[in-house]
Amino acid sequence: MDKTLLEKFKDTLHTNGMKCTPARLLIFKEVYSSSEHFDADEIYFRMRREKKSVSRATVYRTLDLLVETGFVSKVNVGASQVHFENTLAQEHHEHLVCTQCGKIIEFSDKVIEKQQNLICEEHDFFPTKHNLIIFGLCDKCRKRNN
Amino acid sequence: MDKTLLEKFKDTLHTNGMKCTPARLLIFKEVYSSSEHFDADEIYFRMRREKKSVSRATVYRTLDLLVETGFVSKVNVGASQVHFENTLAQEHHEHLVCTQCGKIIEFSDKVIEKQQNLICEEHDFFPTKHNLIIFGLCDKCRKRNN
DNA sequence: TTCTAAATGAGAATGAGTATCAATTACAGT
DNA sequence: ACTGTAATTGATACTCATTCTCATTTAGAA
Repeated sequence: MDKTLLEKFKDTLHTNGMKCTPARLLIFKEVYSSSEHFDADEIYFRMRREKKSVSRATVYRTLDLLVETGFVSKVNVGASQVHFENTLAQEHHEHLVCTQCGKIIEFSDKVIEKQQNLICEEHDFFPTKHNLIIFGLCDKCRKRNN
Repeated sequence: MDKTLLEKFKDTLHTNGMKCTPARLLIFKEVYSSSEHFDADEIYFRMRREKKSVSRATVYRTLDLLVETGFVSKVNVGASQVHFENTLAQEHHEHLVCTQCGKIIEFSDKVIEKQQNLICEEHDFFPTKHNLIIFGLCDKCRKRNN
């Protein structure tokens, strides 16, 4: 994980008058240790396994903090838990979710984005974020089913 | 509420070997008493107030049944509870959700639908349903904030 | 080093939804 | 109409993800 990024996180903590604690740094590193989606408990258990335990409450609290400071964003993939992803070099994207095997395909599309803006204008609506999920069957599952 | 619709529901129960019970009929009528979004507990409490109590469990079970039989559909508006709407004359639509006042604006758009299909083709993905929410501020809230 | 507000951990509490199970009931078959 | 029985119901216990509480610890300013 990038050195500067961690420094940036520390700076953010400082400038927001938040304490730079071991728990926060560990969670931050864990979150940036891969680019996959994750949920709070995944982080919690991964850290226990690696003998870097922090309490579940702290994981939840720190993830909220990371979302507020923009280092992590929430991802809606229709699951019962909240999913997250780090924002490392990630453009905004949408998801195709296979309802059979759970596979998630990311995509982004200019035409849709543009059309959304048009629609918002029509409704005098100022968009701040959006969320598009398409559920269905991936190629493999479709073939498997015939 | 339309007489024929209730009959259609009764038929559906019959043809699926399900019993036509007072609880089911009451819930059905409640669900079709307005065209607004609702969640399970709203129905439960509305029915209590109207002295047409059924148990919470039955409300949940019957809503599932109504979703399965197509009389009701689930609506994702980013809430923590599952939201529903009856399918009376409703075309599929998406939502603009005001994060300040909670106002929900419905819209549908051919361009977006078409583009989604293109994207699915590109990914060899067979779409079954989709869900688009745009969060932001409605005209009133934007003006209120200056 | 000391002080204090912020952060943490452990576990209780919450909220939405599901499961359990004994009691009730719709309705098919007589 | 009456009976038998499987489906349904209601009450309530339970689950799961998340949030809250609060006593204890600690980062970091003074």
